[in-house]
Amino acid sequence: MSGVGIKDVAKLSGVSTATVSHVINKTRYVSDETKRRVLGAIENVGYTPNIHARNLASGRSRTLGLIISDITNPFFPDLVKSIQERALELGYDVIVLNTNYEPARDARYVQRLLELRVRGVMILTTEMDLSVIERLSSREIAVVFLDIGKVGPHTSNIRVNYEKGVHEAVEHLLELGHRQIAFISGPVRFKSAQFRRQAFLETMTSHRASLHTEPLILEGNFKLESGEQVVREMLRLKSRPTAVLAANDLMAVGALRELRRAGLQVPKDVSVVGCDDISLAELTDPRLTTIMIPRTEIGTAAVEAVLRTNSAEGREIRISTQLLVRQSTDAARY
Amino acid sequence: MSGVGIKDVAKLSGVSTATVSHVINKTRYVSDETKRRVLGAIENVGYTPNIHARNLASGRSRTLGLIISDITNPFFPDLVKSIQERALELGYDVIVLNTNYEPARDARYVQRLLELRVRGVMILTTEMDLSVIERLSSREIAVVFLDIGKVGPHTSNIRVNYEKGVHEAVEHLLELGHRQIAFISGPVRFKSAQFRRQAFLETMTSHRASLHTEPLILEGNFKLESGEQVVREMLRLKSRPTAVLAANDLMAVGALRELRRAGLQVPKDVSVVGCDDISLAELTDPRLTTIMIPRTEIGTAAVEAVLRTNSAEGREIRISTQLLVRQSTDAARY
DNA sequence: CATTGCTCCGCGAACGATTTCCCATAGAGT
DNA sequence: ACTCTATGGGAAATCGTTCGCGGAGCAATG
Repeated sequence: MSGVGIKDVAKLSGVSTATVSHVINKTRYVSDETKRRVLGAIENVGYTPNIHARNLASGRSRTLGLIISDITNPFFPDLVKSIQERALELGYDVIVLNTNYEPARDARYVQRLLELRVRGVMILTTEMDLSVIERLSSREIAVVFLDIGKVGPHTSNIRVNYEKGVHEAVEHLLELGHRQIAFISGPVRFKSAQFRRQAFLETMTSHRASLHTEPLILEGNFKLESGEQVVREMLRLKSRPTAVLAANDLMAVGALRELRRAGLQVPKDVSVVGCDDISLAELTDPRLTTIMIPRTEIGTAAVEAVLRTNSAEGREIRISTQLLVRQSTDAARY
Repeated sequence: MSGVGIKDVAKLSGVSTATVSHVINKTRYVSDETKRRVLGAIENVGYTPNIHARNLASGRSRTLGLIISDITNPFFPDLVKSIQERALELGYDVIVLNTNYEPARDARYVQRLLELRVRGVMILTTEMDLSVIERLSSREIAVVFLDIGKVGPHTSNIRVNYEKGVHEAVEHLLELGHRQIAFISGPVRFKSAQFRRQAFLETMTSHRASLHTEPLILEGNFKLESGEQVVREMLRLKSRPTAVLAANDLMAVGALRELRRAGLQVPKDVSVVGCDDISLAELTDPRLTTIMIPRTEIGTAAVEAVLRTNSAEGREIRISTQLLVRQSTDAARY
């Protein structure tokens, strides 16, 4: 198609194709003089290496697969961005695939990635048919998960340490005098929802002494509306919590809205804490106090992990979280 | 690497590799019986075609390039999503590249896409060094732009028809009794900003009769803060506009906040209209009236255009916009 | 002078498909 | 009986690289 290949370069610079290849890839010593000539010829004929031929011949590829559930979910763009950034730095291309929360797509996508002979796959979605993974690791392709937990041959896992952030959040609320804290959980079928809920429960029990009651847990579905709905229920309770900790920012924003709608002021009457630190969290009024999940760091770690996970055993990478105090939390009011 | 190739399939099913290839690609008639055997064998040995070999041999590729400025910009995720969706339906993969507003990256990215022998490239960023495009079209690679306007051999353009939406917005405001409408423009160096501004000016002049004054145009930079800043200036004017039309939603949201901060109520005291219809526009209080740009449609159109733009001359595709009336506009108050 | 060790580079066989010819068989038309 | 056309399928060239082997030239060593 493009017509010009390594052969043309070789001919023009009076060397063999092998030498040209080696100059391009710096894969063995070539005298400066020759190198110059080759580089010149490349420039001259407007040569562009053919990646497909390269991959075919070398058996490797410099492409990574990235499977996420939905780029439209505000959690992902940052993640995708940092992943691409890091991958590009390391000379890799990334193919991004949205499952759109339809597990049925997994199989097709994986097949596709297999055909592309990707070097590794990052699976950053909460639900994934584990049998599909089989196909990858049986072909010795590195896999990195986020919060799924499975670690084994060719598969690593990034484990977000929610405990720290949640702990900080609860402490923060306790210091502000809150004694009744409600937790809005995500659907328990998600690992990440479980982790967050668990972290909350543990922190609460460790503070049992200073608390009035059993921890209150309400279940949402990670969407904004469910935050509203859950808060509506909560407000019907006889003894209302004075603080709400939501498992993600979207639900926290929903809580914010519903509280305002009910005539309550945040943070004067009720304090609200979110989780994720999506950009929306800074745009609310009041600005949302939230547990930040370092997405950029996760992205970088994911790329590095997938490239490091060769034939060896996978490993578990831990990423910490941190409370970001903004304006939606204040002293409890009695 | 993966070990099993077309040869194994051929052997197992007792036919030649040619036939296997033809079965897979449906590229010539094969008897049902043979087809069955081949398909069975493929299943049996767990064969996965090697895309690189395929591309090398056929000279084509089923990959598209997508260059955007920043996936983190709320305008893009929907676009990327619909592009990937459509591309996948048509059997293409997409490589997404963020320029991060650094034009310096363009050259590297284009080189990369060239090496990948992509079938076409969609450039959905506002700034792009046109010389870089040269390299693509000189290699006969289809290019599709968004709002850049250049159409030529191998390059098409998607032109968003801002006029319609802007027209509707202005009419809407006029009907509500507004006679002083301010426009918050984007930086004029962006084509898309120019188009929007132009559309505003034209609509306003066509209504000159019913208006008190010359149209007021303020310049922002498309970011939220600039919306706030510009409104702050605006409020110092002796004769304050009663309505604001912003060139994008982010600035409109900024306007919303600044107005509230100044003690003005939207829409009672001032009406605000945005442009884009990003998801944030539905989360504001009041929900933002805005000019919707059909991003999903643009994505689909982009993919189809880039695939249709072969050796022929490119074409211009027009996409319309539409006013979405929500809660941030109301009758003018005197 | 033979041997060894560098440095520098060419030859040609893969890599795993696609694709262009070409061949065989069978039924139909004359 | 003979040529034609359709139908079904094979052999081998080809795509543009990578890479293992091997080899030539030359200086240093013993």
